[in-house]
Amino acid sequence: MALEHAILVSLLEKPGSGYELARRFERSIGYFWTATHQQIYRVLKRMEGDGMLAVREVPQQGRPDKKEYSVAAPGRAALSQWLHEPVEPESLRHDLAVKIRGAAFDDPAALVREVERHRQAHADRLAHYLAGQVRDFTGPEAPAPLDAGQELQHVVLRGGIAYERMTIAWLDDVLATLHRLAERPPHARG
Amino acid sequence: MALEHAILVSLLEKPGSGYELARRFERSIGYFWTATHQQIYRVLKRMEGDGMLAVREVPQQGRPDKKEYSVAAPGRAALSQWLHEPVEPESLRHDLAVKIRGAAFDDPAALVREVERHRQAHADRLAHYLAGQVRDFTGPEAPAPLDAGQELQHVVLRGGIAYERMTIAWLDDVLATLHRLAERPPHARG
DNA sequence: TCCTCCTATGCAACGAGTTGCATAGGCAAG
DNA sequence: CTTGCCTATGCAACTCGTTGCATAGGAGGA
Repeated sequence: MALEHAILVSLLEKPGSGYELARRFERSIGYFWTATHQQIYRVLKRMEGDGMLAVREVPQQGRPDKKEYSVAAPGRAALSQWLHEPVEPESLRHDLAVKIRGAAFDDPAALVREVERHRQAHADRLAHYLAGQVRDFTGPEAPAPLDAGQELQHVVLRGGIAYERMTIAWLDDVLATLHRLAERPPHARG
Repeated sequence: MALEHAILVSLLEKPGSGYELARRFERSIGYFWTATHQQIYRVLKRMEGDGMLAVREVPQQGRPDKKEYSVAAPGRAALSQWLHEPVEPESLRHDLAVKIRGAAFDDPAALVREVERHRQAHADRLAHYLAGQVRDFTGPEAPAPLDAGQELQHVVLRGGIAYERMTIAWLDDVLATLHRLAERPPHARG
């Protein structure tokens, strides 16, 4: 399971509380692995019990105290072992593709709005990634030269950017197809 | 949950047994939604109990009898309703990206083989999709003109093709980055 | 003959992921 | 002063997904 490993990587990059991890999983790490706070708290507790993580109670002012987690030696070893094992190339899980095929048994034109909504969401994500790229890697505020960790974070971000661009282009293809089908004379429809 | 809906779409395209569905989920529908036979049998049973599907025992010769499922009226209504509801744009779940970021705390060069393996898997899938595209949609054996259902299947397949091409290009980027890091003098490493 | 693979269906156990809810102090807007 | 949002942690119930195993007849090769 990769949630444990994603947490190890994130805590090696910077120790933090369950709450902070949950926020990182809404951006950064979350670009390619999502998790809710409930899931994170549960796994943190288990990993602490397994000795993979160390905890430190941090009192705070004006806000609740937090438990700051960091990676212990066994956690680092577990991550290292996983890095040296092969993982399966993952498959897509794409609701929208199911809907598109399902539209053949319903009204294809009714999908246009839904597809446009998805296109907008992906365009927003792309803009967000591009801003992050300038801020952290290519802009004047970015460190230069980048260290190995930053180079690796950058190449992952480039993957996210490529994914969003590809998806937007495909959704345009989908929209063009839906419009073409809508303009067909009824006798030519499936 | 989209497995139910993927099953409805697949059974509308063509009725079949749990076993046949499982095979379709290894290709076709499975390009963008995966499921094992255990999962499929369990969901088929539940959907039958809910009245979404009709079953017919089909005796066979030289092989075990099968239960052929087809979509009943309530199933069709449930699919239609889902098609008219918005779904969330999905997020990626990418083990390999977690590994790449984790490599900063291990040996980046050790990842090269793993990335090459993934590249090969994606190249194989791409070749498979392209062959299917020629066979079913663009080649001399393909029906012409395509009906609406086939047009929609084709645009979904084009999405799969675009995804694999993008992924291969990104993995080449990853490999180039890993090689660049390996050639750095040690003092410049993170 | 034995071994393996293919069709075909299924149970049991577990781990992963989602949804809803609860607590509790501080802060800011109306 | 109440309403709602932010930080911070967590439980409970449920569904989804994976893994291992079981059954059983037929086909084909060593």
